[in-house]
Amino acid sequence: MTFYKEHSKVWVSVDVIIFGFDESKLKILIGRRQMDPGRGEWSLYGGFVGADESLDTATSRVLNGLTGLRNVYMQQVGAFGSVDRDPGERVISVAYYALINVSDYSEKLRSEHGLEWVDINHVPTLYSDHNVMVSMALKMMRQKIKTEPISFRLLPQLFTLTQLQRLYEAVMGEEVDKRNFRKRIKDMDFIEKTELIDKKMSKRGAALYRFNRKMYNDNFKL
Amino acid sequence: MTFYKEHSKVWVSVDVIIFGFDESKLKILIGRRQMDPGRGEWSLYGGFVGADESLDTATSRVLNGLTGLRNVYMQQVGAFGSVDRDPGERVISVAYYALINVSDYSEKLRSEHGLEWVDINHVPTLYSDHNVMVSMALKMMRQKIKTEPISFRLLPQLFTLTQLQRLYEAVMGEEVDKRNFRKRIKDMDFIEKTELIDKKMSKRGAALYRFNRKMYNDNFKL
DNA sequence: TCAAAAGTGTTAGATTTACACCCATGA
DNA sequence: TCATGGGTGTAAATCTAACACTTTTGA
Repeated sequence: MTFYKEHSKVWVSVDVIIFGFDESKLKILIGRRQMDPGRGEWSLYGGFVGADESLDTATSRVLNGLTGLRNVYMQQVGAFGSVDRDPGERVISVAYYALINVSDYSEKLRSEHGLEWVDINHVPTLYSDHNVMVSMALKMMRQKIKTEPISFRLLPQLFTLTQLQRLYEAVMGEEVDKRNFRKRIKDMDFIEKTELIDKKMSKRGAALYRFNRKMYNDNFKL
Repeated sequence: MTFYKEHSKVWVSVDVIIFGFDESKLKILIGRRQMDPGRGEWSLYGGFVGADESLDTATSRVLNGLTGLRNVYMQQVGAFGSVDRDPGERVISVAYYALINVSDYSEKLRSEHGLEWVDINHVPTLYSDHNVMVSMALKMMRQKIKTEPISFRLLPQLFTLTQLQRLYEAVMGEEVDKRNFRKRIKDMDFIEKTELIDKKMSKRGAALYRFNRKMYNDNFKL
């Protein structure tokens, strides 16, 4: 295939914005860069794309190595290709965001990798163009959450309506009216009330809800 | 930089979905592939990303080579990286869409490159994953046109409200009510009526409008 | 004179927003 | 008993959608 040979190859990496939700706050996982250039700077977690893996596969691999989780929800944010975005070599990077349930993620693994959860509203300066990736990811997630039930990726299987509302508010960055919010949820038949009561957050107790994926797929997915 | 060296490099290309609007139809530019593999198949136009150019620069270069135009409106669609998406070698491609005013594009250049305008609703089977790129591009453009004034990239500087409506309908793939549409346009102060009358389309003549970019940037852009 | 496209308002329905009080319980 | 979070409905305002006739003029 001599045609291809005339052109130059580049390194391609993936960088992942891992979102989690905890105590009413939307957070992302970042760590101190372990390698030069930029050693010690805050950075997204990433990895190079191997010759025999797709971009999605590479991202899954990176996520799995980091969290031990599989089938994590993820969406591509876009490709970042400024010539000098990486101070070392020419590297084109494809950003993804991923949503995980914080309690599925072992604290042990987190600290082994030297990762920290930081509030999306207080992300420090990150390596290279990673701050741009983060803000694009957030923008896309906001868009997505309006039309698809992705909240459930960030919550435990059972959750209260208050938790769901706090999550929505954290993603959108604005408060919403409790009654209007609950009215909207009532119209979504794929969010099911269970008989269970959560007593952790209040003395009275709050009904626990669950996302019925099958109902959603059968009746609501377009 | 030994660190990078452990990993493999890949070819990266850009592929462009060039949208144009003509005779009430939204179209894209495609051509017969001139090279193996896939010689003769319908394909998007693209090019490899050079060592010293960003993804945006590469796309601009490709667009300029094809149309002679500069400062063309373009947006990234995303990165496509299946291992076997290109039957020849491993190539990761970043898709962009671009909007051009058909009358700015010389027929001569078009035919020299062997390109054809095809109706977005009748795109033939394209090389590799190009059909997926096209449908993602359309989806993104639909989203964009709702919140940003990109229609003007597809229209001549002066246009009638009927043209603007036909364009909107072609992009959205559905008809809209004429009176409601015109009501909405009236609220957009950056779409200015001129004193000029177009007589090409009707005996009575239709008022020509113009997009006031400065007004938009100053007062409407967020 | 008539065909063809331009232009123009009103009303009903749907959606969205604002808003305040009682309930249950554990400490 | 009281502080805390859970739970509930209504009315006004805004936005969206439906709808039909008159105007101009070149052929």
